[in-house]
Amino acid sequence: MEDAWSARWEAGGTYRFDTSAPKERVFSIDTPPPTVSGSLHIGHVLSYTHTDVIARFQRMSGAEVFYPMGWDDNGVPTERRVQNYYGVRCDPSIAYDPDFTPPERPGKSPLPISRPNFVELCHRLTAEDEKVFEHLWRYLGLSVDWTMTYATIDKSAQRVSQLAFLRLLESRRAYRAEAPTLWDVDFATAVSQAELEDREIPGAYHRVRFDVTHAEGSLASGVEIETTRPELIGACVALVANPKDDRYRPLFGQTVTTPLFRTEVPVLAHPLADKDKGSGIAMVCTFGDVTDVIWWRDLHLPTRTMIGRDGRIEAVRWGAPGWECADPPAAQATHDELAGLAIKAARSRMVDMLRDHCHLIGDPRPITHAVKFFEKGERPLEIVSSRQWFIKLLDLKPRLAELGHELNWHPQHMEVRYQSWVEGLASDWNVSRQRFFGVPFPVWYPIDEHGNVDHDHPIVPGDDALPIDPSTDTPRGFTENERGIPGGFIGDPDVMDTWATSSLTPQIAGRWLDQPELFEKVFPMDLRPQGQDIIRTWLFSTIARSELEHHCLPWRNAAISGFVLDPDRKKMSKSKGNAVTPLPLLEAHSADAARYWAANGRPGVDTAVDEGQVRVGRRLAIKILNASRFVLSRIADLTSSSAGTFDRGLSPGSTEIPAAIQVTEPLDLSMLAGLSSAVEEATRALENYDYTRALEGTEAFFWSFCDDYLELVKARAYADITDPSAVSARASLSAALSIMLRMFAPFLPFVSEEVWSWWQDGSVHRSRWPSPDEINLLVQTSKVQLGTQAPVLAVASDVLSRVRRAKSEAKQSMRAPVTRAIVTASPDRLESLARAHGDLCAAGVISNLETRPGETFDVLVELSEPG
RNA sequence: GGGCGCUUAGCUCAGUUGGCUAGAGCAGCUGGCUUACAACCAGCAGGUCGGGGGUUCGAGUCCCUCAGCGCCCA
Repeated sequence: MEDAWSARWEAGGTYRFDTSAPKERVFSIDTPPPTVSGSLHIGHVLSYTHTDVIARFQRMSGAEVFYPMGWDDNGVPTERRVQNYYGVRCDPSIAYDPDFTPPERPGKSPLPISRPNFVELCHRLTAEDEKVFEHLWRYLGLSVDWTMTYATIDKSAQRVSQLAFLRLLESRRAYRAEAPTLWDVDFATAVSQAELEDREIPGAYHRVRFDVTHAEGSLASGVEIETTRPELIGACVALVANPKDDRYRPLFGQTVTTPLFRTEVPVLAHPLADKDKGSGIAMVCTFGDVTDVIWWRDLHLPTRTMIGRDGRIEAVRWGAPGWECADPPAAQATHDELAGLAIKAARSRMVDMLRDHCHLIGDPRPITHAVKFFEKGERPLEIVSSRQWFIKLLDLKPRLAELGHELNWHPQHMEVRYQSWVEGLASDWNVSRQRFFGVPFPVWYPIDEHGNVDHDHPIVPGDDALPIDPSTDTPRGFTENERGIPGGFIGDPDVMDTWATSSLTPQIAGRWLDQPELFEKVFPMDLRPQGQDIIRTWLFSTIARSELEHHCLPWRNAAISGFVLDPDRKKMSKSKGNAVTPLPLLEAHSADAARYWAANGRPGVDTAVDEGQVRVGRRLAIKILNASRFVLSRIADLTSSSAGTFDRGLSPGSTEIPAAIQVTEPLDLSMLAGLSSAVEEATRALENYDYTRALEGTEAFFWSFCDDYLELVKARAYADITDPSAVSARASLSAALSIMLRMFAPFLPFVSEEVWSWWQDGSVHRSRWPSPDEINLLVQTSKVQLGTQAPVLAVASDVLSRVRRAKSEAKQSMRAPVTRAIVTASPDRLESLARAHGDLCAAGVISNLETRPGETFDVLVELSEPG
């Protein structure tokens, strides 16, 4: 069923966005582009189904839905996958080989290849991965317009990213600066604040004594600090203590001398120094952690960096400017012991040397402390000084907070995550990455006649030349053979952070540059659906970019989905090996069944994979097929044209119900009254993005429709069409089926379309979402207030249920005749019951139904003797 | 350390501004081939609403407090 209907929807353009629709009717969705090189997992089914339900509801409600699909393929995950898959490694110094073919299988050591060859492999592999994702999306029945697909690395996305960047450069929002940079030594790239995570790891406090340079009077001759990073003593530029700390107050303004290196550094006061941490006085190094950066900046300290980008201690010349000390040869000798060593080795060598020179007090004291990691990394981040591109954001914090407040969050409480992130912003956004598969910065730098690169006067291309790759394209006024030589130019080697590109998905998907008239229609978008884990990255950066470029929110609503948990309610992840692959589950139980499970996961709530729920969904779908088959067999003698009038969305002209089709029976009116409330409730819920409530209400109504109404109406449904009560039954069944199919359509698109196709023209997914008006129109000829009939079905069902219980307890068939039933109930209820007398007797096979007014509801059932 | 969310039947969860005897599905148990459906139907049973305190005529719901779980931020 999935493949057949997917093909028909595609052929029929069912979900095609109509670009001629007026802006007021457009509902636009900023779809999360999945990382195609990541694994498919069941979480995708969960969150993408949620969005699709909303999209389908909006489409049926008359909106023209802009629902594109994107692929996020640039960045580290793809590079890693290509490296492992083909067994290659990118080496930018190698020249392009046009005849390159990757090895059949990865060799023992990675094969170095040129950057263009590497990028080609990235494209080749992501193209394969995209197919797998697209197949799943189509199988799942996402109502995406597949003509509106984009990839975050495609030419159009590059053009958007590069132009947006150039505009920021022009307005001085983007700047390039030599600054302390969070650095992952394994990935060999800068990392932004948003990509950090804290991890508790073991470390040790080393108590180290510094000498006071000019000890006099009552001042102690030495001061002891505690540090977890003794290997950085050479990079120490100051000691800091809290200004309120009386122990160290006398030292403020004095200088101390670092052990072994004998460098004179000041003792300063800063409120961030914690009296209770270690000895209460800390060593400031350039740079050991992010607090060092703050101290360095606030206290205007000099820079003495000694960790290289490879994570090893760099060689330095002690005694040279910036490296002054009391005894340069001795300092040099100490440093030479460390130079070239990796952090851990350097640390233990340093500890030995400190101990040898009696600067280490006691043994290192093991502790566990929080250390910053790149979220994808395996070793603690280092902070190196390097030249990077930044986007200035810190001055926008109040405005960004305000925008977050203007956004409608679903659920609302997710906003605090955004706000606390904005409040905590401590640095501008570092957007450059020293990687290969990403959008290049569209700038070159001139090289002066001495061969020095002039970073302060970048050369930029014209807007119409974009996208460009500065490593292969030549700036205007230069020729390619001037690349890299004095008097020539050099391209910026970096690529943009993946979030720097994906923060522009509204502009990319909406074709900001290629189709400005389309963009005008879809932007700002209506909905951003996304995971809670990327609020501080994707959601935040998209708002920031929209503010910088358009000075408004990029969307009106953000729907934040929860995590998917494994059946034991543990968070699902590849590394734990508990990830569930979606396709087999879908194939086993049907896409509708999987969607049913997904739609039962409420907005923002973590949801466990529950095969039982999937099976319930399958049962519901089958029930819909069966009940529809029954209804259609009963209404066959209504003319097909009359039946069609129940869907006014398909034939907008038919605002009148043919006189021949009249709903007159109280039971039918009562069922329609219930249906009317169900429609109202589902509509309200879906308008508020509460798809789960809408599904629950629809499902509950449908189930009681099957259990009670269908049984009660059966006799009249089989009666001859010449009887008005039989017409009433058929008209009601027909209307109810039409409406319920449309209510299920956003959730179970395949089964509802299948049934729809048996008796209606066109797609149910382009039909009109039902409204109470539709039901009012149907019953208006009966001249009865629907509300007054509401209790009839409820009372009849209650009595029928008691009759069934009696039969069940007597272990008799439901067809067993009831010789006499006596109902005790309030006069009101008895009055309602009287109006369903015939239906109830027929359904319960009751030959004699008596009623008695009374306080408490009761039904006395007399069965004939079995046998 | 600060914040957000959760805690209701064996399991998964509803329960709206406080208001009928706290609901549903699944699992369980007992029956039934009934002219849409045995891939089904009917019925039954199952709860001290995490603990404690308070407000109220009335608290699963509001307030305080404690505990456990999950997440976010530092």
